[in-house]
Amino acid sequence: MHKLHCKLQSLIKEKGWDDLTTVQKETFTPIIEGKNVLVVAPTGYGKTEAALLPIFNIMLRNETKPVAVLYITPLKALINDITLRIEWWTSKLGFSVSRKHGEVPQKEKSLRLKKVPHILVTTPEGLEIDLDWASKFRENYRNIKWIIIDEVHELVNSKRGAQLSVLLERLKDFTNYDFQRIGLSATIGNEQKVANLIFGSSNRESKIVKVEGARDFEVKILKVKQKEGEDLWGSTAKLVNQLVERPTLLFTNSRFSTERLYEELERSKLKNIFIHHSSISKEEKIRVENNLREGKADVVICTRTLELGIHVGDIKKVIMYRPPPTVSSFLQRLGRSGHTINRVSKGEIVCLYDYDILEAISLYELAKAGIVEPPKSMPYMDVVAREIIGITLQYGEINVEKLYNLITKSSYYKGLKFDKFLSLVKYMIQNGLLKKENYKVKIGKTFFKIWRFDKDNKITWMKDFSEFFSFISTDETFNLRYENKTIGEIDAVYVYKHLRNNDIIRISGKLWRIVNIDINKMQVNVAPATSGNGEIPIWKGENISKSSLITKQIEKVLHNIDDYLYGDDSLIDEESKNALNKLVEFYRIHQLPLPNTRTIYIENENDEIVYATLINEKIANTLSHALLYLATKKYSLNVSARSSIYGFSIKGVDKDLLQDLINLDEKQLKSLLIKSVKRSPLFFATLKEIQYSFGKINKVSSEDKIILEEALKQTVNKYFSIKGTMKYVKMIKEGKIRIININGLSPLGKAVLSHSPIKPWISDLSIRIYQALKGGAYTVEELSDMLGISKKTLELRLKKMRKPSSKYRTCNFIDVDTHETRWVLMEDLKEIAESDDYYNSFNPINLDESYVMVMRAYQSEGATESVFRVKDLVKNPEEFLKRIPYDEILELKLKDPNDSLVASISPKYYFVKKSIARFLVLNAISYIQNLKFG
DNA sequence: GACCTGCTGCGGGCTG
Repeated sequence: MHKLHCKLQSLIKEKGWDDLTTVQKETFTPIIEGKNVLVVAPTGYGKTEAALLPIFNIMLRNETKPVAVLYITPLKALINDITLRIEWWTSKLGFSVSRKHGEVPQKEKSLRLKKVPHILVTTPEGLEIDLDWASKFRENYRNIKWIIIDEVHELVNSKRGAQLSVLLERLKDFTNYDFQRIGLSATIGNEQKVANLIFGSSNRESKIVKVEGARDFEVKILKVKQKEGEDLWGSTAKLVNQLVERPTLLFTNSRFSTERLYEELERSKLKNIFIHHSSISKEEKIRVENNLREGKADVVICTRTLELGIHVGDIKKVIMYRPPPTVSSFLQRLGRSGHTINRVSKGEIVCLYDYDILEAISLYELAKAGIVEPPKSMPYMDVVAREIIGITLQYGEINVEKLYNLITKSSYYKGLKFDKFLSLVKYMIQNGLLKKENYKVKIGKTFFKIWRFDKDNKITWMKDFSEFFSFISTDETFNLRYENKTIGEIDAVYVYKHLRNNDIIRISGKLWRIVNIDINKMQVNVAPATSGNGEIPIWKGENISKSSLITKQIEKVLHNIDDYLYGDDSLIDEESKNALNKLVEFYRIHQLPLPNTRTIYIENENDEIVYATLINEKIANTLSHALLYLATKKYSLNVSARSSIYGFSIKGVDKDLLQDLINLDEKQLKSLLIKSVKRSPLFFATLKEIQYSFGKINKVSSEDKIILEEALKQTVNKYFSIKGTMKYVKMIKEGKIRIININGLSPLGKAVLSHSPIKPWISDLSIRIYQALKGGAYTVEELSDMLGISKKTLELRLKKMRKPSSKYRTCNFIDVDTHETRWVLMEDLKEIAESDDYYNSFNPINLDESYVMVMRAYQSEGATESVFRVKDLVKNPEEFLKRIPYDEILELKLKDPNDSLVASISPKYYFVKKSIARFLVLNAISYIQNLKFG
């Protein structure tokens, strides 16, 4: 080992450290030797110092010009934390450090120009700003010798990771120096891939330093026992109460559970309980963190916010309320306790349902075996587009080959073809985001249209200039409006997935009925409702997806279930054993194989067909969307579907639609899967998120191929699996996956039903009109307002929808009170006509009159006239029907041989179906009589 | 009952 500089040795003594940690020792030499190093170890193993000590060692022996070290970390809170930690060293070594993020006061930020720091701590976005925009400070970057990337596992899977990788290549080109790259990561699968992603085009030798430590932990899995007269929350709180050893971190998977558990625990004898999640104010979060560090907290109930980064002091125990969604998250949460290296992490998983126990055991086994989710990278094209802009901002003008060379140095974009890159640049020029001048590109006008410096009078699509530097999209929300007042906000994806007209929701204790959803104005109009079980739309539409490792592991756990039930290890408690015993018993009694990935159970419950099996969540999601697509296309719009790692389901059709999927050939299947993804709100949301990066301001049309293709790729990558689903269906076809019909509901089927259903979201105009009209009668003006579509377009479409060939047929009547034409769905006309709302429009005043009904047949030459008494029409509808010889009437109107006025004022109805003709005739009479006598 | 993350630089001119 290289010798530690004497100054560092004495500082280590001053710190009170006996020795360096294993990570610090193992990292020292490779860094001194100039290698790129990826350090993999749990939080709290001293990774920051592991990277910095050897760098200080070199800095002390050589003259170093600032900025020598760039320290990148994904969180502002971490920047603050780490800057203080580094300052302890630098102040004593004669170096300086400064930090830069959005909340650092302007005064502090501007200091770095006067006194350039040796070490700069910032975010990927901070580096983006400096390279693109900070023309003066940027010059100091030319001296950079080391880059440390902290929390690499957090970055690599996202657009931020792709962005950073391009930034590093830009920096390398700018400095003209192959600086040393050091990555610090929590436990992650496939370290080599992670290393490749961050080392990029560097020619240095590289080394991965991995410290196992994560495997020394104690885990106990417990199931909540629900006591009589107590709800699950109360029982959970009681159990948690028994488990707490101060200080305890109690992790949950939702902000809602955090609040709910707090409420329950507050009633217990526990004192000093705190809450920590993203909706808690910044000040409060800092207060909680301080209490935790100072040992003043008994329990902190938190979401993932406390999984990442910051130092929280000595934690005695970690309790996870319901299993976390990934092994990586499980390890991170667990690693929050027993920090000081030699102490073992202690954790407990509190389960609510039998499948929670299976997930918990699986997480434990995977973690013990050292199997963790691998990184997942993809070449996001919106990142490329923005980096092109960034580079152009940096240089003012630049030629396309140079741009291409810079970007494809990044490991994320190695495979990007020049053709594709060129068509992207052309498209950006076409949208005015770039302009071409003498074989070079410059910034175009559209850039300043989208990312604005002036903060006032912004149109909704305009963005603040600062947003240009970040790829974290703020969630879109719908305003909830009643009588021109905004009464709340709902996450857009939640609206797309779950809310439809006439649904009842509950906000701040009141019930509201959805009147309509205006996606152009991003408004949900509501009216007070008096009854119904309102759902509470508080959570974000995004769901946390479960690792596919868990699915496969559950299969293994079930295979060896007896070891868990009868073995003597103390992993799971008695209550859990009972629950698992019951689960297993169901299958044994019915002589069915235990749940596995090769058997699908088809089950039935309340008009819902459940396909229960152990399945990759993305495949389940793809299948459920495909079923929704088929169902809405062939049968009904009133359907919903669910998906999870326990299977999928469809409600509202009594056909086995999976069979329809299986019967398709490969090409048909693929095209159907793509169509169903494209119709999902997730695709829609992705489209909206990325379109501005390409300079597209208006609605994306079929000509914007680049955006459409990219949105599809990103949506699939995140939520679906086309290839996986193709393979899955093929396996069913080949009999490699068995299908078994069972009566009733299996435990697995119950698990499927415990996930909330999604409803189809339709962008097709006719279907949207259908959804808007459903249950009501509206004028073209009202509909135009509701849907944000021009009156002319709307009227044309409404007329077209009257025809028998239309799937969702409409018709119109005259509102006798206002003399306006109102449109309704043909299927709703009866109900509307019989309702009190339009009483005057369908109830003639004088029953003693007689009229002649004039009809022309649809699609034939026929025409008929028929005399009738109003009284007969009202009293004897059956008889009246017999007077209509056509199933479909092309034109329907009234006349009176004794009064020519009638023919001239009679409304005319087109494309009338026989079954509803009576109501329209009633409407015509009501209108005529209203004019005559009214 | 469904998570989390980030976000203008520079320098001129004014006030007390």
